[in-house]
Amino acid sequence: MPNTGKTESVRSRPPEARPLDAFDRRILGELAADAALSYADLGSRVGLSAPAVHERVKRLRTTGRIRGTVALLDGPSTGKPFLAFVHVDSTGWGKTQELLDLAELPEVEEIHSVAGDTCMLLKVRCQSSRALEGLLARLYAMPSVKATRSYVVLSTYLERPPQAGMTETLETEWAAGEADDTRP
Amino acid sequence: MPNTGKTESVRSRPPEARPLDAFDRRILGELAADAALSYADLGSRVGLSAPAVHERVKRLRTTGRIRGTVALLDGPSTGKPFLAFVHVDSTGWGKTQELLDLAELPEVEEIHSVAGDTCMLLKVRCQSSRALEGLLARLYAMPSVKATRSYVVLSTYLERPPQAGMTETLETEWAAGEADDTRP
DNA sequence: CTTGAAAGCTCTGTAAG
DNA sequence: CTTACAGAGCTTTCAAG
Repeated sequence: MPNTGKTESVRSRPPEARPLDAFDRRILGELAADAALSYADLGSRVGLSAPAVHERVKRLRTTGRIRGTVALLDGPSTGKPFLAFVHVDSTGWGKTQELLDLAELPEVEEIHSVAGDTCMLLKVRCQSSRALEGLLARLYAMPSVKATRSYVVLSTYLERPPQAGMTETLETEWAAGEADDTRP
Repeated sequence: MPNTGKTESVRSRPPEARPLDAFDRRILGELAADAALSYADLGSRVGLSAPAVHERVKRLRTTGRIRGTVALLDGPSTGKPFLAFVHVDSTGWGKTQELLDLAELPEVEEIHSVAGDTCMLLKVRCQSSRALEGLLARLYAMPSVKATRSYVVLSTYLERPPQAGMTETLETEWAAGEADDTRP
């Protein structure tokens, strides 16, 4: 996790999006799994030298492919054992700004607009059901909010950041099983 | 993001869960926002010396509070622009093992069991709608799966890892506004 | 892209207050 | 907890092939 050296003046917006090759994808995959890797180790894993891999990682950062490196916190043990997904139905379509203001709350981790029988989808991690109640109160205070449906998480079996990789499991699987797909 | 020094043989399971104080919380908050911080910088931010903060971070790692440090990848630009939440209704309650096997797929990022009008909630990020089709096909191949509802994400306005911090915004807010809560 | 080498910063541990 | 010192390691950069 720690930093080293002195070149750390990156963190910009994507200047141009050049296509990434196989090396870049492998680098992204390794770094997405563990960012606390030395460039020497990373290079040996992807089959490149340390200077080369360093150059690529620097470019991946400046081009925005890598948005940052963060520490993964264990939710339950850090005082926020209460996880919930909240579906929000709202009237009108322009009053979403109010919802976006919820991003200020540290308890709100995700805000998406979705297609389906609801408009917005929120992911909230907080300390207690009382905090969720507070969020709902804030939601219903918005005139455009018509209804909400909350899905309180009972158990989390898997939760991980986006997996980078060349493994297109689902697409290939589906294509392969298309011929002999027999549903019981 | 690179590593340094030599002490990197951590990554165990929580031996004991000691309560974390204000310093620990501030450290977790900083590291959750940016894990590529030097211990010197981190110490100055939380008001501790470098050796002290290093000792605390090491303890937070071994106790499982910090599960790891990963690179945040920009989903859309890394070839997986298709994000969806899938609700799964299943009959019976013991056949969830089949669903847990989905964790093998890199496209599946989250698996929760929830309370509400559905049993399981999946978060899936893949390359195309075809890949989502593949997942649904695999779901419906399970005898216990009764129905699914998919919520395809149109726009993501916020998506970030768990925020550690002392800011209990929602609870305090709700408690404060309880007296003069007037809904329009 | 590679190897090799020099320089710099950080980490890591030890010691003492 | 703090400051201070010293050893080790990795990064970072430059050179040349």
